[in-house]
Amino acid sequence: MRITAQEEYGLRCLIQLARQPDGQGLTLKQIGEREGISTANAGKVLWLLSNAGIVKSARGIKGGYMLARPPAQITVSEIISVFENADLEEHCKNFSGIQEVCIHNADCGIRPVLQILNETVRQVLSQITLAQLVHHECEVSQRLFQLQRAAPAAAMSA
Amino acid sequence: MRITAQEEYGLRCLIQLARQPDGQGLTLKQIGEREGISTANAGKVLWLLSNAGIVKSARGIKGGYMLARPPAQITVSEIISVFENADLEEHCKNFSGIQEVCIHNADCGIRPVLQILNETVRQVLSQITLAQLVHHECEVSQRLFQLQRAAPAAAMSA
DNA sequence: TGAATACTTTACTTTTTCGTCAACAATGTC
DNA sequence: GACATTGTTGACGAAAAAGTAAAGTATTCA
Repeated sequence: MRITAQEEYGLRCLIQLARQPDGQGLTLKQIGEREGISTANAGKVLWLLSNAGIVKSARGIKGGYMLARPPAQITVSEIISVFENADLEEHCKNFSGIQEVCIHNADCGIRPVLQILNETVRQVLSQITLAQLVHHECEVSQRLFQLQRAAPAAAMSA
Repeated sequence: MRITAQEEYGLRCLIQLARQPDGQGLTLKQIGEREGISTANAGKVLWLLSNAGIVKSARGIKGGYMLARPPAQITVSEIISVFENADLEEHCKNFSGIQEVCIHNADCGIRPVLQILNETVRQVLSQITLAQLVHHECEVSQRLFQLQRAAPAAAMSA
């Protein structure tokens, strides 16, 4: 169970944008510098986020990237899902081993586990917005703990 | 956010072992056949599980693998952790971009998110044992849903 | 209108992960 | 004790992910 590089960098770039004063954006170069990644790589990540409608871009000399919505309206769940292949069928196509299709295609004891896992993760991350992540670590930590305690993840109730 | 190949295959191989009658094991060849993966690959996975003390192995002509404990005493959480690098510091070492160390090493808004995520996932998966996964998919699904509803993941209470 | 800036898009290179192979070591059987 | 069987281990090759490069397109400003 791991976070991919794109997910990590995507989240970080968005936090940078969320820290900007209202109406001000950042260029790829600036984002790259602030996150310690190359401009090219930042470009790739932001392009995906742009396609997903999470950021909007402007070309030209006054161009750059801005959040498409206020940070409080962008959830971490939404961000992560931009980069992932959340489809369960897709999962079963991989992991087919040396067979053409997964040997458990018809009846799989693991699929329910993955379902619960996906639901749980989605549920937890959908409660966390970008706005909550722009502060210092200790503060973010405190707030998230509170959030988590107030609304425990009853993932499967949906 | 993804499950790695080793985690998937590890889980599947263990379910096969859990389905065996008490006291009977399976050889690598048998496990590979039943899971549609190569013997070599099964060998690698089972070796890791053996190191972790989840299965025990026997060489020679009567050899093979067996669960080291009853299936009801082996949690999915424990299995997954065999294959993953659950350390948060390790996470920060990767994702350092073009820098030597991550630019947010001292103060990172993402770390709390990962903490909560890890805790939650661990908590959910620690409630699921191998014994619950040996049945048919629909049955497994039903039981896990019940479990989840009965004990929602109040992950951060620990 | 032309030059500078900055995003866009595709192709390529590098790195990491995954899977395989082959030689080795241990166990049981005849 | 020789042989067949089975797990162990490390090295290698293939596949996927990550990151880079470069050519292209849109925008602004002089």
